[in-house]
Amino acid sequence: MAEEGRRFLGGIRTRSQKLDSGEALFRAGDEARAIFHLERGVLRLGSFQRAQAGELVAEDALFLPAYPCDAVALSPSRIEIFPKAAVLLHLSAHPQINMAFSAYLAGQVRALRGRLDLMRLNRAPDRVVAYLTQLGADKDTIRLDRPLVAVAEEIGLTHEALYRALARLQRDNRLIRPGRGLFRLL
Amino acid sequence: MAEEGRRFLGGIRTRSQKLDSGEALFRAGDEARAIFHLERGVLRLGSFQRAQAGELVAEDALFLPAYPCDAVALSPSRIEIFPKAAVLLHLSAHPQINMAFSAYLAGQVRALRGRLDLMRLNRAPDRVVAYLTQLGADKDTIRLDRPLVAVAEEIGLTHEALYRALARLQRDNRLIRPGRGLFRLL
DNA sequence: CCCCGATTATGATCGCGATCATAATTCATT
DNA sequence: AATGAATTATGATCGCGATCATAATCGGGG
Repeated sequence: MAEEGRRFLGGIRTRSQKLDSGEALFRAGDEARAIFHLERGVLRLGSFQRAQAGELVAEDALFLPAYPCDAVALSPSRIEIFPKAAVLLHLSAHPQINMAFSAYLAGQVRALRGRLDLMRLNRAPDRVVAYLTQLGADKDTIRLDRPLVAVAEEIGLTHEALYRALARLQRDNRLIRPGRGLFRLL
Repeated sequence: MAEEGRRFLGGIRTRSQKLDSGEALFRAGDEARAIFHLERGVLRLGSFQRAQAGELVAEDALFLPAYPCDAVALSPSRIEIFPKAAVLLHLSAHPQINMAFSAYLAGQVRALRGRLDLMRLNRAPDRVVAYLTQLGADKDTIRLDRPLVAVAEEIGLTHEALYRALARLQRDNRLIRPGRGLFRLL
């Protein structure tokens, strides 16, 4: 969902780092000196939050003195390190980039609110329809690049429940699957 | 969750408007000319998103030409109107306010991610503990000002399920309720 | 081409949250 | 103080998603 965050940080000198599974990127209370772009892998933030590959990690630490929670790799991961001071300097020196950063964050807020409301739907078919609607918007046919197991994880269902929901939606003539990874709502 | 958004918009001339239940604030595709602060009531955004009193509404429309979805009042509501041009001018004229706006949005993202991960917990007691942990952080005793029915709604449970989860947590000696609206995790 | 893991299923059972019913307590309003 | 609404419960039943088991198909690497 947050794959685009990195482009606002274009001109900044970075270095990369690898994390083994279980290794900590930072701990709660550590002085916040950098934000991160998760290139590969999965992190656990705090006790149950998770960050996926492609996401910007700890962007709120830009505005905090210390990291508010632990960040631990759940799988072998690679991160790009953006020193906080450089990022803040970069943003304040370039108002239009700061504005773009705000725009990025506003988009994140919007997407997350949508995802949150999705999770309030208890019945699996409803949730699937809402998810496809969010993705598809106006388009009639929706293409999913990710495997369905990943989608299931994303919307808080087991993959079994997702398969069954898709099967049921097709039985009820509410969904057509024209091909692999293709979905059309009716 | 978003009660603080308004303070970044201090110096801007606004007007207020009342909405009857069912009345539209804007429709998808309408030119985005303003963002809003929901003072009272509840709005429905799109097909299932909801905005609560105190939230900033359509802040992402600052960076979009048109509103991406409908906004309809679900109950009699009052909104404060912030003209988009004035807000953008205000932000670009005051870099430190733009930075504060980014900080606000980053905090929103963080809170929403936390809430989202909360919703992945299927068992009600787990979700309740996670919710209290999020609120309480370090404090030992957590005070909830809202009624429990509102909390239940917030975390995607029925109030019955919430009451039962609280009762069970107390039975299992994982929670103490020292008084009305007070909770202490063990 | 073959093999093996990942993906895509489907079936059976179980647990738990949703739902409906009922009631005690608290709170607001007159 | 009285009264009605909202809040805080608790019980019974039901439906559906989670879990565990099993299998077909796809896809990539040797």
